[in-house]
Amino acid sequence: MTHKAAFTAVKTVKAYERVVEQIEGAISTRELRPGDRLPSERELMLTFEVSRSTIREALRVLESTGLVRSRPGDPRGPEVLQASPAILTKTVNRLVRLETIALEELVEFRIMLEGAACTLAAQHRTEDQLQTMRAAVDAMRAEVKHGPIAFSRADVAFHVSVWEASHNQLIQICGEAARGALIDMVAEELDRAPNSQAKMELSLAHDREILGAISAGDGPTAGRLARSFVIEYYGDIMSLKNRAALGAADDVALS
Amino acid sequence: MTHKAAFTAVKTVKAYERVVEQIEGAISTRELRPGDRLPSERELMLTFEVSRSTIREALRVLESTGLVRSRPGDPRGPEVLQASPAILTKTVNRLVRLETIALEELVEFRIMLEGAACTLAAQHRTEDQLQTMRAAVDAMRAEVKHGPIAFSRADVAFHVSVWEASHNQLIQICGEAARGALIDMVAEELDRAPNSQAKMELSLAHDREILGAISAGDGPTAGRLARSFVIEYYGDIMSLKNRAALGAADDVALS
DNA sequence: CAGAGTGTACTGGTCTGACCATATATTTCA
DNA sequence: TGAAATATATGGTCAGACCAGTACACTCTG
Repeated sequence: MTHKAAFTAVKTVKAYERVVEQIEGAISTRELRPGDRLPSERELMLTFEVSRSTIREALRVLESTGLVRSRPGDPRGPEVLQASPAILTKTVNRLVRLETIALEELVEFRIMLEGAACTLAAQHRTEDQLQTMRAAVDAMRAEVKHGPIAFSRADVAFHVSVWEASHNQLIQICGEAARGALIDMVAEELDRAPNSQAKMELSLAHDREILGAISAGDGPTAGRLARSFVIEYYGDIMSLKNRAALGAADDVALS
Repeated sequence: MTHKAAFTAVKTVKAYERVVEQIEGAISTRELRPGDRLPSERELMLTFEVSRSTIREALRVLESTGLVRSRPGDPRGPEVLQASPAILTKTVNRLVRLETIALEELVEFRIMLEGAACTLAAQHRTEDQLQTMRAAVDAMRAEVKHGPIAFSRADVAFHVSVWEASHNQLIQICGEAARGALIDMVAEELDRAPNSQAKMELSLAHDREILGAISAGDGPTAGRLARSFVIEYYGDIMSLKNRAALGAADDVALS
């Protein structure tokens, strides 16, 4: 070797990727803001000096990441969108469903998220959100007489209001994904042993307890209650071994 | 109106979207598994009866979501990929950068995941995994003298081994995503105040403590230690207000 | 002058067909 | 048997074309 220049690995960068990078960069530096319009595809191919196919492929990946939206016929060009966690939801959902995940892992994940959400909700909830949660619990009580399906819908609404009150979108998104996947996995078990009157009353009482702790601003208690209730709820349909492990974890192990 | 047929909203579905749906569906039903090869673009245009541009646009969005990868010249066709947290990291990253998700949310998320991972690792670790973790800590000690970059690489390796020992893929994936996004966000702050010798020694001591608790099977302690160390680590670069809130949460609130 | 209807120019979606560099598989050769 | 040359199909890119639809300006009408 006659020189010591610091060579670096070379990777072929595809044309459409460089287009994506530039537009994505302009968006992340606020050069392009939500509501702004991109030039039309035919203009873009002139400024980037590539063919329209390349421009289109770039726009497709930008669109799939939720950064822009193209509508046919709109003379104003593709629109720059407001960033939204919706795309994250989709990704997390796919991940949860795609990965081969044991039921117990999913339950652990859910326990952890539910606990954290309740803890944070106790710390961060606003008065308005407290009202919403109270209303959700009242709705649950009203739905007890309308059967398990209506009741569990109201139950979900309560949990969603708690997640919102946690002011943590990541926990909210992952929590919803975990809940959805979990319900899919245990749907048959739930069908076989649907929520009885007694079970509904129990859930209601539990949620009331949680609400009390959140209302009092007692995060640790809210979290502990939430975890133990989730464990109790899914305990029936998990193997005895897992029941034991998670049960022991109830008050301390997952703290 | 002469009939009451239940009409439903009609949306034009673009051709490439239907291609995406079908391939995505095949992947999510395990009909296509990681490592499998898709037919070549020219074959796909025959089976879907669309043009190659349409196929390519579909492949671009599948590629941008991390489901497949196309390599030029490979006669075996596009490869179906294993789901990875990388895409999650990127998405979270962008959302934080665009201020759709607050940095403190990300830190809270990380705290929760790290704590849960350590707690579960203490319960579920095998002897082999314990060995791996011990080796990782030893490697950290050895890397102290090789500077911050080498050290933090070893630090990451230790955390990865803990995540693996938790036997929970969801926590592992989300943990990696959160860590990756967080590091990207605070990279500049870290550059400004790189890990000093003292800081490295401190991290090493912390990880040793955690390893001790995991080794002893003491989940609660492992979790509590992990949470407080993460808080300590990121406390400097967070606002005072958040520091206070999370600091108070240290031993109890996030439990 | 205001509002309803009409045109029209340009947009995005799709298609066809072509060229290139490259990764793999096959064949050839030593 | 092993290495080198070749063949082949692949993905990346390009050019040019057509169509259905939207937004906007322009009518025409009252």
